[in-house]
Amino acid sequence: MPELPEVETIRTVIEPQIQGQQITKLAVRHPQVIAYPEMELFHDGVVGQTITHISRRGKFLSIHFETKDVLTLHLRMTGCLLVTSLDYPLEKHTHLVFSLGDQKELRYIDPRRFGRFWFLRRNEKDEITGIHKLGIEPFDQNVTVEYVQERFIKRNRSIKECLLDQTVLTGIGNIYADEILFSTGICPMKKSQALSKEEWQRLATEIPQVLRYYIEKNSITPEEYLQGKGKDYQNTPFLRVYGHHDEPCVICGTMLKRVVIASRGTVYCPSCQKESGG
DNA sequence: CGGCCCCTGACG
DNA sequence: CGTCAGGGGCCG
Repeated sequence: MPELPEVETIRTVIEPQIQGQQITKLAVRHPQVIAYPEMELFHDGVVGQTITHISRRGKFLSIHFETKDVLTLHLRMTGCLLVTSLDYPLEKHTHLVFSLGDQKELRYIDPRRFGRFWFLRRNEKDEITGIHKLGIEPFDQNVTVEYVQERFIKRNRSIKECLLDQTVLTGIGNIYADEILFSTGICPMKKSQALSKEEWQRLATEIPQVLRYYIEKNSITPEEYLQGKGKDYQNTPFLRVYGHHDEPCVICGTMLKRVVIASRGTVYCPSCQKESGG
């Protein structure tokens, strides 16, 4: 489920709770979430490691160890991380349990089991997680009108599809693609080559701003996070189009419309986001 | 590119 | 019961 803002929240909440902790034990309850068949390599690689920090790249998280070895993960649709006490009831679909030195556990829960974990040694070149294929972060200084225009324009591709391309900008998923397009007043079906210079400029400006706004709206305490079992996102009430089809547009009151683009549900305002506009 | 796959749960 | 879901990889 999570896109960049939610993954950033998870990083912010989890990091201080596991920083400096040693992984004393690992229970693999469902090996499918480990991205390769050599279970022993994963298990033995992780156990005994001491955590220094967590970093985020797009929708990936990396748990770094003192040895400089790294545990990288992607939550995909339904993955979530929880730090719990030992006696906290085991959630259904808990696949990995990392025992930490301070009588706590880091748990990975994922009903659909689409999420994946990789363990990489410090000198191992990462060519397996997919991080090497990612484009730049939306907050990168290089997100300029020139960059987005040059890299996003693909013949016969709608701008909505372009925004979902992780090899150009990383971290935008279906929700925030719709929110960004609403903020810029661009119709999601509009072909990338038909966008005006002004529209590209609005995209370059709005992409980091919209994502930052939803990261802020998502701030949560560790207690609240655990209460929501890592699944409640505080920023959902602030979404303006996603999930609001057949409701009036907050700007103009026109009924928001739902269409399917590249087999992804897409919500937009037919009045604020006209295909002919620019 | 589209289409299919990986899965479970929520909802109509 | 069928359909859909905020993800991405792979295959032809």
